[in-house]
Amino acid sequence: MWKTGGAHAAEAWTLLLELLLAERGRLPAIAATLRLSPAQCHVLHLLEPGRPVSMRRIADALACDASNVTGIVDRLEARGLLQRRVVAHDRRLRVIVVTRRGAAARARLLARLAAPPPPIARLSRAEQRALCTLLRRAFAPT
Amino acid sequence: MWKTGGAHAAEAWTLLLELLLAERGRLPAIAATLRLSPAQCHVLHLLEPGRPVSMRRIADALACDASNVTGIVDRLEARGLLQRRVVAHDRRLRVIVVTRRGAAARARLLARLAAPPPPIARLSRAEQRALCTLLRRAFAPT
DNA sequence: GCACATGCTTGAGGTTGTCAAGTATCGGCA
DNA sequence: TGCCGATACTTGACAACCTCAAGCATGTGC
Repeated sequence: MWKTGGAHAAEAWTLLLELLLAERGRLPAIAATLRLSPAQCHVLHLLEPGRPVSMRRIADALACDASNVTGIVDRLEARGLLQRRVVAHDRRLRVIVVTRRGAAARARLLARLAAPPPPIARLSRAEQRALCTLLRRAFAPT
Repeated sequence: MWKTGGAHAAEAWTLLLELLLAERGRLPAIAATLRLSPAQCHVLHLLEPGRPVSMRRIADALACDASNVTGIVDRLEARGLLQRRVVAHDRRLRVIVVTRRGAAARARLLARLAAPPPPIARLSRAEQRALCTLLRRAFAPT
């Protein structure tokens, strides 16, 4: 006990893990309503409209092999949700951009993901605000 | 805005989702050190030693089809980490219990999962304690 | 006893994930 | 200039996960 982050850090993270595992089924379920797979949703989530991203960066974000991204992008491109493009300064790169249809699908996806699960929704308004503040601090660069 | 849980609930959940997606690679990585897959880890996580669980309940917890559980349990059983058993009162059921080896693997798994990711570890001790309190409240039955 | 529901398994088919190998391009260096 | 190693992506082989439909064994209600 009382190691790196202290016992409270470990307990907080463990509770968050429980939340994650309990909500594990939500992403596939939401994905299914959009006829997407979880991985495809993750890629779409990354692709802010108008902000091209290389496949290398996508593979890093998904924490998986680059060869994997090829297939996922293949299927999304076949459905007209995104496009591969080449950039002049480095012809090895394939840069990915969402199409208009892709952006619409992404917006629907984000809207459905935003609905908080019961444990969060159950908190009082003040507690929710406190949780927000804490999480913003956790992500702040310092 | 200001719908079901309030705007703060949605923002808090969105921040948590970011954390989840960012930490998405951790479970596979930890799983790999134990030569397990993420789904196998999830099953092991459920199986408190001495507490048999039916495959039906496992499928519900994983939010997936029952036929899926058959394969996952097959592989874990083949490695001696758990056992199928039948119970007298309902011979349709297959009840799963971890073996001694399975319990040891589970303990290692839980220990590695407990290490909090950077955003949580970065919080001050007081903030971590506050986060803990909030999350405990979120999971409390009311 | 019969119809129906439930728990599990099997098989087909698609997606995700790994690894190894191959192609194209870039950058540095003689 | 020309070569060499690194980098970005693709392809192919294979394992795991996941869903659906079908089938078998067992329980439950009429």
